[in-house]
Amino acid sequence: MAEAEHVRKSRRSSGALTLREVAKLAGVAPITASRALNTPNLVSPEVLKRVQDAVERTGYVPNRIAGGLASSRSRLIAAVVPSTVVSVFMGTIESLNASLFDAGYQLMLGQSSYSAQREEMLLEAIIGRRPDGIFITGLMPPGRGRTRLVSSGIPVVESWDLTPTPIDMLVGFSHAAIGQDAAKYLLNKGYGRLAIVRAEDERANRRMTAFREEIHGRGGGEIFEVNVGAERSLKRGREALIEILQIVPNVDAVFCSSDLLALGVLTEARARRMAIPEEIAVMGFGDIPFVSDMVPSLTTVRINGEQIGAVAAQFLIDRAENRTIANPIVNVGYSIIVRESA
Amino acid sequence: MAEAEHVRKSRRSSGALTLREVAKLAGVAPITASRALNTPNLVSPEVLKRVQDAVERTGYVPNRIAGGLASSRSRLIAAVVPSTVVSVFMGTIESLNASLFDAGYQLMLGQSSYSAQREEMLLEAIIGRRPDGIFITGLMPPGRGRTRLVSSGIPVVESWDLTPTPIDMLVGFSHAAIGQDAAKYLLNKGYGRLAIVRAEDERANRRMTAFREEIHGRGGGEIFEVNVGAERSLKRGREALIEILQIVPNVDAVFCSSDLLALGVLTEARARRMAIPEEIAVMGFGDIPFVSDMVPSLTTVRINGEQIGAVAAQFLIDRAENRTIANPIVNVGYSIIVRESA
DNA sequence: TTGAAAGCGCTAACAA
DNA sequence: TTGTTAGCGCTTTCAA
Repeated sequence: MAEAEHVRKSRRSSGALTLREVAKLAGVAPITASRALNTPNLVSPEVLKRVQDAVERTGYVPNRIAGGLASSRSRLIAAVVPSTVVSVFMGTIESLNASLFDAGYQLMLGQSSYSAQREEMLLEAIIGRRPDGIFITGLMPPGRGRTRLVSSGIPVVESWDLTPTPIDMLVGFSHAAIGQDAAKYLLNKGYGRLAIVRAEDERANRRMTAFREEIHGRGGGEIFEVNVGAERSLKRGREALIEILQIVPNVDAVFCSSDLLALGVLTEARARRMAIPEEIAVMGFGDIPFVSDMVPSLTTVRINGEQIGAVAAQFLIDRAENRTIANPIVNVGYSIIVRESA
Repeated sequence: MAEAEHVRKSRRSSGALTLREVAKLAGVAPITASRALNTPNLVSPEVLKRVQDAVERTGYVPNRIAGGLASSRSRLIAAVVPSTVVSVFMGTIESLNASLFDAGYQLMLGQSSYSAQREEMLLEAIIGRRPDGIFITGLMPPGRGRTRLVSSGIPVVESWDLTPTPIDMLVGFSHAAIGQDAAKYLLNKGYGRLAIVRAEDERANRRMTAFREEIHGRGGGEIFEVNVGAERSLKRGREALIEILQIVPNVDAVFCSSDLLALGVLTEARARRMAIPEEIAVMGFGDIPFVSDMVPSLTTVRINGEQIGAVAAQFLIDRAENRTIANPIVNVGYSIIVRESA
């Protein structure tokens, strides 16, 4: 007892107020103060009040790092997003973050990169924090990273895609179905001289392959394709249309792998005074917020990104709190939004 | 010794591999293994190799939560961003995150909200994690929150604005100067019947006030203003122009508080077949990536958001590592990007 | 260069 | 309902 008095403030202390001091002020043991803060219904009203008063007076904020270590629950969720500034994923991340925050979790952001070495470092950094869950935009490709993730035992939600063999949980939709439906839609509208403008991207790949197959299955003709690589910019969309018109001057519809590319095609078509959608129709993907109000408005495929974030958050929270999830694979679907451009 | 053997795996253990086990494999004490990982130059080459081999064989990933608690350095940086999906701040956050990651720090994302109560909770959540630094997009208004932040002693970078009295560090630019320069630019170009379209936002406020003052100081006429509230959408920009034309049919230039609003004005003007910039000029703010390639391209104000993120990261890292910062207030400036719309 | 001891601030487990 | 004890997995401190 006297010993404890002597130690007081060791040289190692961070200096911030601790639960121990708050408990002393309230005249209870540290664990009781802990209960008052975390499970108030396990504590008598008087004690609860004394602890709350002490917290109020001192401005004490519990150290969640220490709590996390003691309970082996960090209340941290990591999200891995591709590094692209104006991204279709932002809505998902915002909604994920909002849902997590409401449940007392914090979001850690990791940007996936194209270098395998940095990818490895990112995974190390994430696993090192012992998050209670990991959200991945996209699917985790087979390889070292995936193996590590699996063996870490951390709950994982993959997203924005579908596969019969996810690492763990999955919230997504079928890119092949989108490609098929887009093909059907354009054929039904009477378009026949088709072109594709796409970025180099695994998911865009699948949409476009399904698009082609559907067209060919229905006796459609050749489809000219421009691959813009990694740069999904409006500018590249404009350039792509120029390229298309050189090869297929009478093209009548263009299916694009992103709204920004579609906007580029649309911009170039307008600059050339082509009638839209009579002379040329354009279809995008993503339904970014403002394409509905442009002239002409863009026909596109809408994904409910907020829903993906919300469902993923619920999955991760349920798993963190040891609840079982009836069906850990959810298909949120998509919708073709018909507007003026096609 | 025998005792230690008996304990082995307590019921509390998280089950993951620990430094202790890796050290045992390498035949050294835990602290030596720790040194091999953190300060390899303080360890003999042979020992270093033995530890590295053990890590390699086992796939050990150090628990940074435990490390953070022991060293009172979390290597976590918190960023507070306003919750708006397509935001001009994304470039800043990406660059902040990239710089932090390269230096071994992780970014925690917090969305600021308009409810004071949630704002309070966000601050609790952040301080509870004991981050080594906090990045705030914007300035922290005076009040309880600001006081808590100051008394937490955590290094803070405010951003995207200027003030003589930041909490701590600051990386931003002058909104008043932008308003002034925009006014000068439009007057010099010969425009005289001006209108403003703006969101309800403290910083937009300052730009617009300075804009007005500059115009009036130079003998300019009345300026009609449409305040769109919180909704910075293209659609609201279109509606704003309709409103303006009803009151000021001969308006010849519109200064907007964001590119998306400007795009809306532009869209509506084109829909009405108004000549741009002869009949009506439009100026935005933000230079979001694709406005350079639209027809007409948008004249706007460009902020180097990536630079803000990079400088802020350096500030926070320097402070976390106890380096002094010569000048903790940086003005990154801005540039007026002249394009076709004005 | 290496190690033993003693925490960091909190909570699980058990006891009263 | 409250408290005691013993960690969580790491790093600081001090000694060898």
